[in-house]
Amino acid sequence: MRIEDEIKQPIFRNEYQKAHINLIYTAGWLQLRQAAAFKPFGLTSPQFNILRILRGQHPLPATVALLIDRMLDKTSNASRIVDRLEEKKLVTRTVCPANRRAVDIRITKAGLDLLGSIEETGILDSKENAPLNEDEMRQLNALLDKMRTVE
Amino acid sequence: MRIEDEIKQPIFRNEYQKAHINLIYTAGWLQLRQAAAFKPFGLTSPQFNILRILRGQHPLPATVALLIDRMLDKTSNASRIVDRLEEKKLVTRTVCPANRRAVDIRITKAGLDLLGSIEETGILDSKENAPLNEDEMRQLNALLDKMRTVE
DNA sequence: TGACATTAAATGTATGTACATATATTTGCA
DNA sequence: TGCAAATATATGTACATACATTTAATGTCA
Repeated sequence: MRIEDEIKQPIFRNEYQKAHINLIYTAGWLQLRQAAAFKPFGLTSPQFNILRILRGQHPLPATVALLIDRMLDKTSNASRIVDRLEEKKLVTRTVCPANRRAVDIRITKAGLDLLGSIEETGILDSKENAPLNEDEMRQLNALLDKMRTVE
Repeated sequence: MRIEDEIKQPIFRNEYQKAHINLIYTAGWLQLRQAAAFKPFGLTSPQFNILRILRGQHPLPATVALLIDRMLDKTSNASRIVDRLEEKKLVTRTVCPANRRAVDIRITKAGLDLLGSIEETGILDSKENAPLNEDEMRQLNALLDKMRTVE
């Protein structure tokens, strides 16, 4: 469905405004789908992302600073997302011995198992039912990258 | 900057995954820019959006249901955003006489003036400094619309 | 008419985001 | 050495989101 119909606004000031709204709308749509996919596993999207970063480091630990660096939204609050994962015993937090200001965060066996079972479901392999083909996806990536080249 | 470099992840599983992350990242980037633009006026993005919808209805009132229908994120909580606008005297809330379950929400003179002064600054006319030309924006809109045609 | 479903909005709770501030540790340098 | 600046994380507050539940008013139909 075209964005005009999705939000019931037949006229936009210009194509830029339309693209802007379309982008935010489509990202929200994607995030809702993603959140729904993780929900049966008791995870939110940010929690899933942090778990994935931690698995990438495994068996080495990550610090909060590393998580922030790797996260999509740099300014979000990694500390509190780690709180939730710790409560669920999916990660551990220990003071870093080399630098006692820092905290070593590690994914647990339970965390690794959870990631594994989420991926087994194939939820993340959306490639199959994606309506865009390889070339269109490349175009989209190029347009999005170019869009951010302001300032 | 390419998304690979923005989030320091050199390799993606496939173009679909890359487009997915690129979309959410770019939407977040846009939202940050937008939020920063509204901040000097004491508004958040959702508050601005609701004010704009109310101006579109003016001088007729809108109900909460109408706001939800027009908002980008259907599931967000319009009631509480209207609370904030009411505290700032930018809107009024009165029980709808024809249906006492519903609430008539109207933008005030102060609300209209605020929208006016925001638009005077030219903040919203990003067309000038947009790196995408008319045709590229049309391509982007088409790709985004097509992306959502799953299920 | 009167019980029950439906509708419209508000409220409760958990989570996340944005931004400012606090706390603890380490570093650098006078 | 000692003290200020820098660093790493945590905490506080306001706002928004996601989803379930509540409250009040209206519709429906036996």
